[in-house]
Amino acid sequence: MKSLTEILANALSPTPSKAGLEAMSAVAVLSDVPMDQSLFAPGNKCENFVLVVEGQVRVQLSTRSGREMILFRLNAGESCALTTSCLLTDSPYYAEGIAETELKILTIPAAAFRNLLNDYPELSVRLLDNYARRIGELTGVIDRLVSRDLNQELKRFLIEQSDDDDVVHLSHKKIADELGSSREVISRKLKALENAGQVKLTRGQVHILSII
Amino acid sequence: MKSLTEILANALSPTPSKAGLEAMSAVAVLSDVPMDQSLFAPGNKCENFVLVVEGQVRVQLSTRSGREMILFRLNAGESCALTTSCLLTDSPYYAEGIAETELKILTIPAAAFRNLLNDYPELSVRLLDNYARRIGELTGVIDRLVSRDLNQELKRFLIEQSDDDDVVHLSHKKIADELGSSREVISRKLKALENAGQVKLTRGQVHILSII
DNA sequence: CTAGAAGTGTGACTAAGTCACACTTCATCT
DNA sequence: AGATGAAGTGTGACTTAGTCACACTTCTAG
Repeated sequence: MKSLTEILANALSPTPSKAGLEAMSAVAVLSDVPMDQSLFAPGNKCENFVLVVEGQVRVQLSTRSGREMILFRLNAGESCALTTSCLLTDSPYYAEGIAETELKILTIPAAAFRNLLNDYPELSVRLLDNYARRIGELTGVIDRLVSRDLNQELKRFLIEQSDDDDVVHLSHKKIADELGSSREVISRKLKALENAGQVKLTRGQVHILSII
Repeated sequence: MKSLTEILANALSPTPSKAGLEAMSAVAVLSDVPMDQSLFAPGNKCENFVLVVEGQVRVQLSTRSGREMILFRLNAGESCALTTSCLLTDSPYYAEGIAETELKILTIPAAAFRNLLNDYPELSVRLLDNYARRIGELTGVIDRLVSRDLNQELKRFLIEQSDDDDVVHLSHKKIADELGSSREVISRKLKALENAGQVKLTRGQVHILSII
């Protein structure tokens, strides 16, 4: 079993100073999270800095009507930009974070984290890099939303998600969530593709038949 | 006239180390930008870190059909998160930055900026704070886009923008841009409000008559 | 006083989201 | 095997927003 310091050194490259690393691991707590558990929800106060050590987290918004909009995903070694944002601006979460797999996460209490950043500014370089990527992703989401061609997006998504046998193993609802659309709309579009002979639909599966 | 170091110290609080400040001002260039000039456009490579010293910058996306979506605005003392993002991930701009007023800006060549961050990590703390805010703003934009109630947004916007005489001095097109909608849609909604007796429309102005 | 630019009005159409409800498939419990 | 509830799917009817096309109006500069 790796020590906290080792895990941190691994996750935070370029590696910060030894002193910073040790100060960090002194206040960090490693814990397990079961799949599908919510890590944070809109309105929650942000109590901890979170770093994903193992697994994947999905960060999403939802509308009253049950539509979901996925903002981005966090993978091993990544911290949640939203968490850091809420921490630093002291505002509540406005999105939801859900464990897509079992997780190992590392948490640092908000106050301790603020002190760390103060005392060891080099820690922020790594966060900055992470932010840079998220900003790009969020802008991409906005771009897709404002000039939406759902047919194109759907086709691209199906191809991207299809396995070696050209089958996509996702329910219409899941597909709708990934594209930020609604189940009915996706059902209709898929049905139209089926009628055009381009896909074959079975429960929980979309079989791609021809170039779509 | 203030020196570069003073301007920087002023813009970057909490102030970084003296050494960092001096290294920064050694490579920084101060320049003027006329109103309405584009600072960067989609596809451009990011050549410089940019800090707004005076004035305001509007950062927006546009669709083929001429619709605009404003992402956020930069004010004096703020650096452009998009610029830093593009710089750090070495990707082209995907949005446009436009001077909404005359500007004084401070630029640092990309390579020099990367070196600075490396050598003086404490500089990144201030950027981090800026990022944190942008992330919040971008998420807000997405939130508004996915659960859009344009009537509500329009009314809120009109009230917010009205002067002491309850008049909004903006063309329908400008209003549409602020709300990420299209001119025709806004024209129609305004006309509906006028028919309901809630506003009075004249060229370039919306006069709010009653509680809307 | 006139041409062009900027602003506005409106009909016709399309894409997407919402609401309501029926039907089908699957897992599992007894 | 049969019952039952949950998850997944199909579809009509409707609403909102965006797009396209084009006419009309107001303003401004020469």
